[in-house]
Amino acid sequence: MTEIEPEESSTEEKIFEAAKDVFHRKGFDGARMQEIADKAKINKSMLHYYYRSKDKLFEKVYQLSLMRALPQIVSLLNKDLPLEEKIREFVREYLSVIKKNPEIPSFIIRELNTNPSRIQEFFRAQVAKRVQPFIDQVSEASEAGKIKDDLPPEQVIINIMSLVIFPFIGKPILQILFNIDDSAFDDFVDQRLEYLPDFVVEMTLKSDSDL
Amino acid sequence: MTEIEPEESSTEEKIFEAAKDVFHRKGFDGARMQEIADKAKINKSMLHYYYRSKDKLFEKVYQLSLMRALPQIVSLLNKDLPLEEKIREFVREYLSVIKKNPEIPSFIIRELNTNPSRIQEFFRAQVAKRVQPFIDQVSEASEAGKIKDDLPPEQVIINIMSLVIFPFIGKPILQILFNIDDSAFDDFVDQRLEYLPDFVVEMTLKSDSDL
DNA sequence: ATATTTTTTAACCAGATGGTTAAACCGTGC
DNA sequence: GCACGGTTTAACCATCTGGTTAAAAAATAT
Repeated sequence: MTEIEPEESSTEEKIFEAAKDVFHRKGFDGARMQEIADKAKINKSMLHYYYRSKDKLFEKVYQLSLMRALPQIVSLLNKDLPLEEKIREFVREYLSVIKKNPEIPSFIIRELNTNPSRIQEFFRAQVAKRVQPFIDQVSEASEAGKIKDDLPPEQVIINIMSLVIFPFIGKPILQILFNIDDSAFDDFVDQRLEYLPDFVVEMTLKSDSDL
Repeated sequence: MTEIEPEESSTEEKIFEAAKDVFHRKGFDGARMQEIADKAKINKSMLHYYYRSKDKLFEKVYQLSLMRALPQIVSLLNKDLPLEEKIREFVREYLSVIKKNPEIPSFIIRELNTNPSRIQEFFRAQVAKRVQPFIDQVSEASEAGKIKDDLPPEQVIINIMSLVIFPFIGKPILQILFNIDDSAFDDFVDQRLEYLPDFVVEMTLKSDSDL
């Protein structure tokens, strides 16, 4: 077997990149194998040669989308940091990572809502257990009375996720309501990167004056 | 013309209800005309008899989904109320309305992300202009220095929308992370209904001590 | 009762879609 | 040169999909 893949992307890679793009934009149901083939400039048969079926190809894309986005973020949640720092870092990290792949949140959530069975299990196995330490830490803080309004962990965590994730999902709404183009949206995200980490901490944890 | 429709729903209504259900769950691309027909227990030809095409049927469903959900909420945004009250009422109203139709946010956002062209225009025409007064009011408050951290209006409004809308979109994630079933999710929403209105106001506007 | 209009059914259709196959192509080692 | 492995192509296939049609059945009017 002769290996050594040089710079130029192989057919397999071209397919994968095209598939990623199409699946991200159209979702599983809306994606067409022919469109992926066209975009990769290869014969449709190659799709099945390298990835046996649409499902299999989708699975690869989905896994990598999750894996490319989440490890950095999630590894952070397992570190031994005080909650306040962890929240701040999480917000910062999430925004930074997703800024480079802004389609990922819509993609993941669309599929999770539209066709849960195909991906639920993978999500459960790969994400859920890694987030658990963070949930535990919030639970402790909650029991110790350190959370604003004494909210339970689910509420705290959903609030954080909402502020961090939603803007990417709601981008089209944002663009309609405020007449902003893609580059203005980037500025919008940069702005969030500046204020949101502290903002979320302040919103979540009791301040000194509350004690 | 003899009218008086009794309890039993007409074919047209049965189709519409079935279509609503299927489109909400699967999205436009994932929905099948045959599935809608089966669910409505009528012949597939009836779909085309009453609504000429899949697109037309979808449009009706989409319009009604938006219209059923939004008028109450949006009319509130045009009232002559102090910003603080308006935010409080908006949060309350949104949660109450969507609680009864929890699939609507995912549905609207999925289509807005997946196939913008089909609905963007309608959304722009029906929603954007009605929200404008609220945006203006926030802008004024922002200029008057009444907004926490002196955030610009886009940031303020997206933050509010995030906290209100995201939990419904992220329901599957929530269910995986916290192992909760549908009824526990309802409790979760009820809990939000209790604390979120005040919470959002406090997060958005400067408190007396900040002045 | 009969004519007319509306609603429903079943059979059908053209095009799209995911997938298969068999042959051609190409690089490498002999 | 030739054989051999992996790679690529074009033609093809079965099924699904949205949509049509013509005739039957029901309802309505005369």
